Amino acid sequence: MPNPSPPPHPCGNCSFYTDSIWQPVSSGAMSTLSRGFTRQDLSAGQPLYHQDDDNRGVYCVSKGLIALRTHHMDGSSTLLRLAYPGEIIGFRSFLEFRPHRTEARALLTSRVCTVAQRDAQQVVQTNPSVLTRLASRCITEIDRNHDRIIAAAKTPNKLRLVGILQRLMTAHGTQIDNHLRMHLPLSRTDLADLLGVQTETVSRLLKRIQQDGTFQVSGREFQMPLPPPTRPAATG
Amino acid sequence: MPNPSPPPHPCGNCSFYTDSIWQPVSSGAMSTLSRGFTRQDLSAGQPLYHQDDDNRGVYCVSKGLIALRTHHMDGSSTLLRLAYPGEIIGFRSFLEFRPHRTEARALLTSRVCTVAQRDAQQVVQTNPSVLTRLASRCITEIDRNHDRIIAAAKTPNKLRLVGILQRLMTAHGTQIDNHLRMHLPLSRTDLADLLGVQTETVSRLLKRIQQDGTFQVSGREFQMPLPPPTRPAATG
DNA sequence: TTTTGTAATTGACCGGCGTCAATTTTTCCG
DNA sequence: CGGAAAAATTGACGCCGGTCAATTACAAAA
Repeated sequence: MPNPSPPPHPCGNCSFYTDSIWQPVSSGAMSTLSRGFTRQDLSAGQPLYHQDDDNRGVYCVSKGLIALRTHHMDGSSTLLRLAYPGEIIGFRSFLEFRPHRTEARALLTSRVCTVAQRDAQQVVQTNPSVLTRLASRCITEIDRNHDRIIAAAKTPNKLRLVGILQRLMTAHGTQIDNHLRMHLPLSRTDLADLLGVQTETVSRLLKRIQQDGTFQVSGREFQMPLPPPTRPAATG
Repeated sequence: MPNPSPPPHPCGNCSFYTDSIWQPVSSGAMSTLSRGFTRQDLSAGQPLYHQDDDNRGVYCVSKGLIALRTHHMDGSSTLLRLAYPGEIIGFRSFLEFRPHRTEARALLTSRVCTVAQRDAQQVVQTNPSVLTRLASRCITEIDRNHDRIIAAAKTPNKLRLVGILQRLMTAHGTQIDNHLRMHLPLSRTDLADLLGVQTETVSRLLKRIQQDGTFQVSGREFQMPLPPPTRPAATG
């Protein structure tokens, strides 16, 4: 029989109900989820977990922006992923029963929903469809990494930077007149760790981008002309 | 009940029985697998499937070397993965019911084992442990891509090239005296598509690598000193 | 063998980026 | 406010790699 509207849930506006790996699920698993479910609010800069931490569950970004970063032995680091609202993080260590290979840290005031490891494992083992959807997220991640590898080989750094900024603007910018304005949540170092270049290069790239008229840049304040109302496509 | 030794199987020496995503599996699924199972031998240069082809199953590299490559609109291409014996390919399009995003082509005389799509789907849907192992392969792929992204950002091209060659030598080289010798199955263009550089750069990198004494290079014939089998007394 | 097309190498030139250093701007506390 | 620390920018310089062009090596076909 058709489902009535789902009951209210502590996750608030996260994708737990709408675009979730957990839904639909058996009623027994549903109660397990409700039991193991928590949510937390992070202020900008606050870590969700650290590199080499043991997995504690599966996380879903509900609001804000989470950066996944690996630290290298030489002290440098690489920003491997920006997780936007609706995205799942921590699934690698969850599925493999291994420590996190990255640290997760909020770049904006963020909300994260968690299903504790024990409960998540139970649900996954009793509801194969959840595993299917988790695998689907893995493949999305593979595709994104492939895109990034291709872009690193084929796309000039200036264009790659523009792409990153445009995505951030679209997700977290505020519309003013026919412009998008944003306080960039990433430092120049973050951008450098994302592009695989040095901070000085980021400065020069931003200068050139601004001279091209693509953006107005002032410190961490960014503004870009809003393209004519484009319909956001469902597929990424 | 303890398993007796597994029955013989057309896959020959591939990892179907030893390190396989399919094993262990219910006896009903076992017969499904045997039915949908095929193997094929590819000569160097022969394609296994093409970009945008519909998925026809899950493949396992049994012998040889398979290159996964995406072709770009400008006519260039990127070599996204080298699949060595024991590795699974085609799982992305299989799990997502989508066309292949890469072409798969043998670089050496190779043997590939296939489980046809319909049968593989049936087994996956009735044996969640298979899905778990497929997800594990996905995560391995994610980790490798992360390593590649990090290497592209942090490791000089010369060292990246050395790493690629060493892996190829170890897997497909033949030992002569205390050296490893190999006929490189990749063209300079292939190496360039793997590193994200131009063929001329590959030539210059190889020259420098040879001058360093790391390799002897002559056309596609490579030779490298075999690292001494870990022995405590090193210095004379 | 010779021919012919492809692959590979080499050289010249130049732009982009890493590096080091100096300066300016921003941030954060007192 | 003011002052220190951190972040960001700018300049100078050299190397690496892209690009174009020319040459050489190789491999398949006649």
